[in-house]
Amino acid sequence: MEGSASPHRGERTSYTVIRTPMRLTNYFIPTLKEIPTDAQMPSHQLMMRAGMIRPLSAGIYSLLPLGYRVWKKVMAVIREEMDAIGGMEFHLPALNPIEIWEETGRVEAFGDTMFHLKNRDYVLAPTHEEIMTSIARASIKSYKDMPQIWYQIQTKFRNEPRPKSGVIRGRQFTMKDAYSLDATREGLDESYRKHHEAYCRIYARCGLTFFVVGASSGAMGGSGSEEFMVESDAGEDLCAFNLESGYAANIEVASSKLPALERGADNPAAEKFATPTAKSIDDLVAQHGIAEERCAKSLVYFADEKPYLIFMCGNDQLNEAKLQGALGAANVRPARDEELAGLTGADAGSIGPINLKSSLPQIADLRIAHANGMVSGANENGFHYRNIDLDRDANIGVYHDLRIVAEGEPDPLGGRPLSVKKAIEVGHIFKLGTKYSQAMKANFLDEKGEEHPIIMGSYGIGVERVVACHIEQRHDADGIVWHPSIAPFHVQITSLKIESDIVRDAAEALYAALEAAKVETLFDDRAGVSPGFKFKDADLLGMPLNVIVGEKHLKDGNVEIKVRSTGERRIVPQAEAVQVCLALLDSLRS
RNA sequence: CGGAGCGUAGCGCAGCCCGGUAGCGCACUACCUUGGGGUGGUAGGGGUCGCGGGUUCAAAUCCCGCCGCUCCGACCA
Repeated sequence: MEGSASPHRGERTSYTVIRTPMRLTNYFIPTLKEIPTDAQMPSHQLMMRAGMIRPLSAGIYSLLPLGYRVWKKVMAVIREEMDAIGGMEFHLPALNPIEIWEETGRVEAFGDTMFHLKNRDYVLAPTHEEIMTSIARASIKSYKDMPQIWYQIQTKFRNEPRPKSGVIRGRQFTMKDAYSLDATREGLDESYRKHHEAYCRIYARCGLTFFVVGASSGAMGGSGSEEFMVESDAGEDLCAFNLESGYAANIEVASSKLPALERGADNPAAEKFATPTAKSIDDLVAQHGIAEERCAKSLVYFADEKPYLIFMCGNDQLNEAKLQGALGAANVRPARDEELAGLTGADAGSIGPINLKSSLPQIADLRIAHANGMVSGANENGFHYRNIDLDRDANIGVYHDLRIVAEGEPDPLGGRPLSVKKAIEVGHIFKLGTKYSQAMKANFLDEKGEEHPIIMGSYGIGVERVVACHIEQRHDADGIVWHPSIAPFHVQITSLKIESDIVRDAAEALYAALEAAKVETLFDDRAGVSPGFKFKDADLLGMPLNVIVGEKHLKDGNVEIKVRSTGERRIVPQAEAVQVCLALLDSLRS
């Protein structure tokens, strides 16, 4: 080029090829031999020990290179499946003006859970319904513009009162959230169905054993919703299900087919009796020989700051989510002790339908619908009434299913016994309807030129929960057992006594061959590290295959391939190692 | 936000009750050794004892306040 004017003056005419060497001598994987005290769950302990994450503050973690590789793989699976149902990926601001959240009333709804900036009226987005809706409002004007599926995979911020379980409940986390926009209810049903199927494929591909339960829509609003759950003792949700009938529901909405009480033919007048030391249902049963189910437990709750008297059967637990739904309230809370006396005339334990100090709207559980012969408090400390006929002596407007179901109760489909298990929510899909489009006036014109709010769905996946649940389900005493789909690397090469030229040459050749075959390989090329140490690290990191290169088998021209999940070991000729790895990985994927 | 516990070297911990030289294991550095399941040895480096105040001749240790982290509970779109 000397002497001629370069057409690319000022630009680089050559560039450096950077080939990241995935060698343990260079790669940053700070493994820990000991379990950090702060980590309780296996997934948390192993992510720390395998050098995937490090804590920065409560519920806030740095992703180290090995961990981030896994995150990116989970996100890649999600992207593929979202794109396959016609989703389009967005990148949205995490920093939001507070005004947009005021449009839907969610500044109040989120309350302290939303992070607010101190020096400007911005909030850190805990989710993105408002932002997506604002984009739709500006641009989706006709039924012809829909359906749309919009999604993003980004960091969300929630001021969790109590972060816990490692990355499972953090203050900052990665979430894929998708929003569907439809012109009709049928369109929403179809968008929802597509997401349901995509989610099943995503979790299956990530190697998770999961189940789907009917769920409450909570403060998100809307009609139908389902959660994708992974069973775990560390789970924060309870699910009731029966594997035979296929019934599965979050405890918040689960129901059972427990029969209602029968009405007795004999129906004498209600009679007051002294119960000086009976403060609970159990006391009444023990001290007065009353059948537990004949007790009408009375509770006072405030729904949107309006008091209600609630009757439950015996020791049945009130399900606050159901109460909220039955009353159509935004918030419910139990009455405080000092409020009880003012409203009823008695303290907790002596409240009932007769002689109430003030008139309260009443609501009762279906199990005691129209029952008679009941015992309940007299609204006077130390006294109860027996022979109460709820139709005659109470003023119950409506009966609703208000109970929390319990293990063993008959399921609502076939009457088979329900199991109740703890589970971690890894995804949640909602038919939002028009809650946000109405509030934000995101309207479109239909074929007739009539204006309607866009019909929306909302669909979330917690990325760190997928990773954590994967480890919860796939680990043993030695470490993680990655499924090839999201393993940070497919193969780890363990070189034993790499100081020996024979081992060094064989391991280097194998590494090059695996890389050439596009097998993601982590090469333990550390010198001066004992065999046991390398084996322990390999098991801890948990790559699906471990190729062991040592003098023992090299004498015969062989290497050893160990399958992490089964412990199976194969001695194969060096020249065949790559092909065997590919075949084994293939079989592990299915 | 209620209850409990913890904060001492990168990690795991002892020392604190009973005030007086800051210690152990692992990790790290150098050398030797070993070489198929966290080798063995020798010699080293590394600490505002979470922060602030108080008591005392003297505080990791006793007292007060604050902060951080973890667990149980409340809460959890």
